[in-house]
Amino acid sequence: MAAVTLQDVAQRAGVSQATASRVLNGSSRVPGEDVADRVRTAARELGYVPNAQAQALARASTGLLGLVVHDIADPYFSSIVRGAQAAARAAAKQVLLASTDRDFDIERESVSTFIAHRADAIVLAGSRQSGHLDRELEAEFERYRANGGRLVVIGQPLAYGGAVEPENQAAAAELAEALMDAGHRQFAVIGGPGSIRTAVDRRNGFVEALCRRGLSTVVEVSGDFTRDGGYSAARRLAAALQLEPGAAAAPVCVFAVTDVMAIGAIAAWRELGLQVPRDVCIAGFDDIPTLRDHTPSLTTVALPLERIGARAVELALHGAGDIDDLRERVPGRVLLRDSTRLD
Amino acid sequence: MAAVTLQDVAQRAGVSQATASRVLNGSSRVPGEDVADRVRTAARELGYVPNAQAQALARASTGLLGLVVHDIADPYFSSIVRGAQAAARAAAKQVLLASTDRDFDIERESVSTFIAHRADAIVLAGSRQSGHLDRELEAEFERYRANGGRLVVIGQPLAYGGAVEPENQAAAAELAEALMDAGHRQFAVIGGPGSIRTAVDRRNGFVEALCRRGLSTVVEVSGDFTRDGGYSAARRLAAALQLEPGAAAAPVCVFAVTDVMAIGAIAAWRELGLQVPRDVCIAGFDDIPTLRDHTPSLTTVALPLERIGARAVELALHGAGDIDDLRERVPGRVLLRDSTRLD
DNA sequence: CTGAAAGCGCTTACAG
DNA sequence: CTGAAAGCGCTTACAG
Repeated sequence: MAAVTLQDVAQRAGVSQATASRVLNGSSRVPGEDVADRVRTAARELGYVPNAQAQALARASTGLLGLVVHDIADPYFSSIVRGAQAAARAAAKQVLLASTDRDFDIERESVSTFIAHRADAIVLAGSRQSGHLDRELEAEFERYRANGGRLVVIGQPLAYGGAVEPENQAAAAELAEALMDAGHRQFAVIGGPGSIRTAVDRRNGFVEALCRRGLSTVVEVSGDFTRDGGYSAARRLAAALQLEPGAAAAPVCVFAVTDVMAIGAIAAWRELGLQVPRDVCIAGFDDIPTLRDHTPSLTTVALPLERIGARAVELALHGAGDIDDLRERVPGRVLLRDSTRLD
Repeated sequence: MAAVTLQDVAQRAGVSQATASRVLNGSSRVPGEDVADRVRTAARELGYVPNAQAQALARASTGLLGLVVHDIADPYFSSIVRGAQAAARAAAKQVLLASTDRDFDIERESVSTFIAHRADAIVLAGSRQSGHLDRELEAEFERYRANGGRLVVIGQPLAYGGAVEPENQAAAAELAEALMDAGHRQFAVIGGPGSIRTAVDRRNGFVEALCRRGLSTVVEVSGDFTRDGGYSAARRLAAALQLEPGAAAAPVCVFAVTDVMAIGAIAAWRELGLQVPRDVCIAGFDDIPTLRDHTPSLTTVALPLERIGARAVELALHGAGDIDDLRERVPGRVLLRDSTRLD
């Protein structure tokens, strides 16, 4: 990668390397217009491209932003990344992306690499067990932070670093309220893995809201945080409730903790001949764009995913201030639609 | 970012910097076990993390892979990125991601930055006008390549660089064949922007296959490469064909060049009271995961998106050989489903 | 096997 | 305003 160097440019322009550096980058010490012109011309003619690695080494900052997500192909995360990417561009930062497949080793490894690359900030999207990182990761972050690195989490806050928190619990509670207001009285839940905080929060918010009005769930099942997880959980649920086509007087209303799981559930029920919302109702969470045209339209909670991603990056980059104090809560918005319609 | 340095480690271990460097990285010159142990211990105790920037400067390579996509929130691209990410990890490379919103200036800017960061390779996903980059981009790539940078495009090949080509045209033709075999005789097309090669190829492949059997499209409309583009195009199509609920003896079969557009089209028709496949049939392209449970199930062409992303990275990283010769074609697979069912 | 030293390509006090 | 020089943190021939 033997490219044109600053030295080459300086030589051709007949100035020192220092001068060339000053005109080519926004230094406060501005050389005379004539000299500057010569340098710019030389740079253009030679096709000079500054070596960001060398700049990073000489300066304090790399202009890199590390972004860790569980699964980039999951629309939840890709929306977050889209927002993060836009905010990074606005701040002239480059995004280093890691998609971990929810593997903790890969996650740790990715973070290490980001630190090795001296990313100016790291954004961690996707919640983990009870807000705790494992020891090694924690130790790395400790040093990272000591060296001026900034950390922002999307989800529940860690012991240090900023956080953008979707109000999963509160929003799930609102959803429950809305459903009860709509006349529902029988509820069930399709939850996610107990190790995923987001899943737990949503489930808890929903169930507690029911409790407050003296109701409780008829049954709860859970599965992976995926379409297939929703599918298999829904089969178990159907068996547990002995759901049958056309049999229900008042359909049970099921809350699946993500839209993607809800879609899997509907698919499972369809195979059993069950219709939504006639035989069973369902609500999801996330308001995934590609699912907005689903039939029946899915009752869900909209989270401003792109804005969440963008805010996380802004907090991470917003130079001044103690980052540990940067906590932002983002509310969800309940969308009542056909999948929970009572005739 | 004043972190622990190699020098610190060397000092603590009582060896030279060179020795420390050799034990901490897989050098061929392996120091004695005792010395090595001392160094490793010192590194661990100090929490040493190598500075990738400095390493990149000293070595020839940065370990960075630049990946450019049109829109990371589009499931088409996020699937590609997932595959690319996995392949990059397998090769111990870090992914630098840019999502350009289909803006050519942003794209050019992103590529420049990747080059500035001395990415070892760049993968460009998402086709552009007639296989030509604009002059500036082209000139940059020229130099990039001259300096040992490797370029791989997903889509139609450029004048240089490797390419992974989804066989859009051939697959669209197969789709047309399959639909004709299924008994369809009346066809229409919802195309994409004329500037997007992928859209054009799919449209052409489909229409030419019809021609070969003496058929032609009743009407063609086009729109943006998005859900809304499909939606509005579908409204125009409905007007042009004077589609009415329950009126059609044999429904027209519409080919939308992407699944996402097809979904928008179905939504538009639904609002007009038109049912799929009773009043109008539709087929898409891409086999987007979140749409697999759509009702009615969508006839489409499956493209192994993750594999495409992974292969692009593999070609880009596969050190030896002239990269310009690396061309790989990836076939699609036709999936006939309910949305084109004839009763 | 180990070390002293040059070099990777920039930036930035420090002088002039 | 401009330049010589040190320094950012590593790697790697070149000697020993």
